[in-house]
Amino acid sequence: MLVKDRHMGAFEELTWRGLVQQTTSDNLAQLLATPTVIYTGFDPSASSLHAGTLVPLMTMAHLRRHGHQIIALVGGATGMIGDPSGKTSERKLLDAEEVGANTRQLAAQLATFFETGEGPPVRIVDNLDWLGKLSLVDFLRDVGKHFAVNQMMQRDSVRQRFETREAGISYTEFSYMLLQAYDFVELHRRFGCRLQCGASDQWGNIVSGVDLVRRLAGETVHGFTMPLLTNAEGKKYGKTEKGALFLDGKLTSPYAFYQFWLNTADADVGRFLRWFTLRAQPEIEALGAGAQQGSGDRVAQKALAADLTRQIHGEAELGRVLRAAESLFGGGDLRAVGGALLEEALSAAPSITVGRDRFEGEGALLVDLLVEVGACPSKSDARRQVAAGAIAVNGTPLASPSAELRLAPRDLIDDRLLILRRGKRNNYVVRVG
RNA sequence: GGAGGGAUUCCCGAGCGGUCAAAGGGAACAGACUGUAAAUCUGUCGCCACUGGCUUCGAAGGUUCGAAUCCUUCUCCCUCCA
Repeated sequence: MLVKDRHMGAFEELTWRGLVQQTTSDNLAQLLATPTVIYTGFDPSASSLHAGTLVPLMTMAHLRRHGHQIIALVGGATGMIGDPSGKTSERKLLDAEEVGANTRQLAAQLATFFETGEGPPVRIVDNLDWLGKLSLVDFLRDVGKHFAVNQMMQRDSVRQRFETREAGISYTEFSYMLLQAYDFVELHRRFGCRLQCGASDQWGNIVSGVDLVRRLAGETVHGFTMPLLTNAEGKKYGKTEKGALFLDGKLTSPYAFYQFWLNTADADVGRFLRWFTLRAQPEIEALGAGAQQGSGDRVAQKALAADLTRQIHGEAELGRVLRAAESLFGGGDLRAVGGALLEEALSAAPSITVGRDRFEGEGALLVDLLVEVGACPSKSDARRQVAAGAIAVNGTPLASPSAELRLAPRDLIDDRLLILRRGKRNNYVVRVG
């Protein structure tokens, strides 16, 4: 029934969305015409999913809507080994505790992500459940025997490391692809999984898995890869000043998350709408066309940011984020907005708490506050920024930019809050306590 | 083992006794324009008690009224010949 009301087949839709890079078969459309068990893996090298993992996440969401059974695998075991794919040097091993903690957090995140949405329930598995129990001797006999070292060395991920002498590759990482290949075998055996997908650097691992299933189970299964998250310049995307854009609201605030996608370049927004939203083709094409023509209203970016924020952080959080953006970018005096909403809107902004006495007497020197709150690296810089008119106090640009400006109690919002802004969108909060 | 070349402010890279906090480019930040975009233009870009002062040019000494610039030693890099 889910399939019936789509005018596109699952594979056709993924192709249109630009989520298919390489496939192990030309017949994926046929495979995906009937409900299929599909898996993709997530590496617990960090405690949270991030922007890059939105590509596989949303691909799964799209497939699920077509009625496919999704398995999201967390690499509790493989995370202990380290995937050499796409890495130019040996990774330092995370300790078991850290991998374990990350694995639990990712599993919880995945569960939340797939809690809502159309389609069959999603199964979340940890490959430590089976890889952890394997005996080395059995593994080498049953799995290792099917891998020719000659072939393994041809794989991109490994070859690169052989060619660069300094980097090298340890036996541990060299073995990685066997483990991932074995995952496919296990998921095929347990759940009848017939399709694996992953980011484009996973191609070698996926092919190994397809191969191994054929050898061990005598069945033909398939795989495909998705593009990496890059911007129009082909650069790896999803970095904020503070590092990766995480899906965990504690690591990247919902506000920062929304703002990140809102600032998507016109050249990228059409592609991201196709990847990351469930909107239908005509709508996406209309939005993308608007952005291409430079319509200026950024409807496309707003739609993208809203859909993603809702998907990851929920409707309520999206509402807060929108109100925050409105109050901060609406212009005008922030005193009118009121302290409560501002505190909420700026919950992720850098902040400090200073004593009330600072404002008494001759007042607190603006330049000092700018440095203390982290808006400027030094007082010299703070003076320059003030002189350049880059600093706004409580949303109002300084009437007479003077580096000697002092702030008195009457400048405080609700008698307890001061909002400093550098440039257009860097906000800092000074609380008086 | 021998012979040379180099190490400059976030990066690249000029400077080679005073006019050097140090050209130029990139990055970054801000202003204008705009759409909280891109491009473009403009400005800033060591620190502070900021019309002045202080600390920087691999490290430590030295020469000199004065050194990023000259000398000595040390550390590290690179090239060529063995």
